[in-house]
Amino acid sequence: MIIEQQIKAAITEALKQLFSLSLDPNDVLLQKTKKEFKGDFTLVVFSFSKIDKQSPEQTAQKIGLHLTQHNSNLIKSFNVVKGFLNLELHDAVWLHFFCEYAVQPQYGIRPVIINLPPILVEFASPNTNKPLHLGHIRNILLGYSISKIIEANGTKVYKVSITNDRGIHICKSMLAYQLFGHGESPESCSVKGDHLVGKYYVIFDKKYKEEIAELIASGNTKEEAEKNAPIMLQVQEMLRQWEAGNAEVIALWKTMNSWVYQGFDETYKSLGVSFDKVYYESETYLLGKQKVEDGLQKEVFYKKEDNSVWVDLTDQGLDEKVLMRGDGTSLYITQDIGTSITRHEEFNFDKMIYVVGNEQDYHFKVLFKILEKLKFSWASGLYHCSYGMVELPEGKMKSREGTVVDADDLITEMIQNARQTTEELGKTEGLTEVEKETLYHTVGLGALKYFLLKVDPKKKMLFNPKESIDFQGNTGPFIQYTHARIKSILRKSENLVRVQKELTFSSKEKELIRLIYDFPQIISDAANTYSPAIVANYVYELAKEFNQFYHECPILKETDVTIRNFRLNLIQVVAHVIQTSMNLLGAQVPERM
RNA sequence: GGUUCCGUAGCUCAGCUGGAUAGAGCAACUGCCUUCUAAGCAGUAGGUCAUUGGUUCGAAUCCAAUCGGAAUCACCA
Repeated sequence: MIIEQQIKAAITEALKQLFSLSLDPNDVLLQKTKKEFKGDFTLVVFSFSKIDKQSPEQTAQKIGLHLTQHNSNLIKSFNVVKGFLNLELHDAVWLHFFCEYAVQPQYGIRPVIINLPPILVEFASPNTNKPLHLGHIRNILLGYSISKIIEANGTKVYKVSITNDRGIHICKSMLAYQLFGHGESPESCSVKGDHLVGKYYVIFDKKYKEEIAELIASGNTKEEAEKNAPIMLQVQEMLRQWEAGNAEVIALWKTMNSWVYQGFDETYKSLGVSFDKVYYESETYLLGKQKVEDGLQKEVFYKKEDNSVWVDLTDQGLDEKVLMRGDGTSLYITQDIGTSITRHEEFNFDKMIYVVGNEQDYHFKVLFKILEKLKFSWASGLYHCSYGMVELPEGKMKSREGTVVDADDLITEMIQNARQTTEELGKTEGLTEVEKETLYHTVGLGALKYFLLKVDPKKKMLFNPKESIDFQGNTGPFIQYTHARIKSILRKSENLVRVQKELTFSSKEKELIRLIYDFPQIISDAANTYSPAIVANYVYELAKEFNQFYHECPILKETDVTIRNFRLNLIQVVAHVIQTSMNLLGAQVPERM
């Protein structure tokens, strides 16, 4: 940023003097010079050559000459290829940047401005009737990483989640447990709580299907069978009992939910994520209903003959949407209205970002329009961060059909793979048992997190369970390994001395500094586009560049003390940027591996 | 059917606010460990950027149409 601003200012001045063109320096389009060409930054001059009424080459020559003459302390030389003016800076310019900015302990991270309203990021948002799967992992890692990135960009973030802990789907597990559970518990059968509850959700579905088949066999139509299956009638009755506050049902609900929460907490812990506040649908849905009633009073909404409440969004290019059933019970969207209002009251946020899959694009469009219609000024600060589904080779994951990749299983497998690879490579020497376990966890989870975060969130992604996630190439462990390599060198080196002397760079050193220079911009781009993938691709690039440098340039063996000292300083900054980037992805980096 | 999103190497993905010869990784093949960690580095091979047209000095990138795929349009969540 710093360097580009200087160049842009110089270019603006040159354009003014040469062509009497007054331009805001921020409007100057300056790009990094591609590797194949000589130079640091490139100005594309086609648009100026039109004003100049000369060929692009001639115009570029003219600007280049002017720039070098008037900014000899900044620009060393220039060259022209077609309409591209490549500017080469003095090494001293880069060295100055390095010594003044890059070596700072908080390089790239903007301090959080405390007085500004915060941003809320909602993610995870599970149902309490089944364990988490790979889709949730993508959601959770995205949400967590986006939170970190936004905060690194200078705004306070609160991570929040909504737990969908009520409704007919929750009752299904409860009923099946009541009927077939024989009082077993996570402790009695040594099963993680969320998996135990999930088991009964599956049992319900199986039983339900059996009953439907029986009813159809005895002459009912499919619709009749689905409606009148005894277990379905029972579960509907249970939901009514729940809403009526039946003590026995509530007690069972609380017990089973607490099992699930324990299970979720374990999974969150393995993933290394946490929340500032968790909301429960059972606590917010009533407020939602109340707000719908309010909207009805204000005639923002209307009632149909059957008493159901609707909103008309046809003027917005959307449809009519039902907000409350005829019997006064609430729907998914009712709860979301209530939750958003509660959150604004509590946090007075400036923006709230919902990290939710793209299958709910329509839902959020509708939700935001409704809140606008209710005249909440903060509604304009709501944003749906819509991400693509994780698909398996055979298509979408479906809980009921058992085609899901279980979160806990996958985490365990990743750690196991990390263990196996580490042992095969013989890298466990000198580590205590605890250090080994920590390393396997760091590497396994690093691979998983990087794998899921390196792709553009908006795009759907493919996961093939038969192919394990790589530890080589463009992967988390590759980046972690690069970090460990640097740390190993630094451990063996003498104490670092601040770089003072002037020196000239090798091309690899220069390339590393240029990449380090990009870091703050990367964070700000990632924050503005809600895309951890930008950080992931950047840190891969940096690690790759370091490894090339490592093979070309000796560090500890460099005999020139000035150069050795500079290289040590350089790789320390590289290690720090790698660590900071990986932390923004929610991943750790080991000291050795 | 309406709306939205997607289509880049055998596979998984970058690049997309228009810029130079379209990049990585995996898989395949070839080299490099008595030298700072080979989870690495160097190299070979692999492309009609879905198709057609338009805008432009310049299009993978913008626009239109077509083909192919996905999501959604529930008194489910």
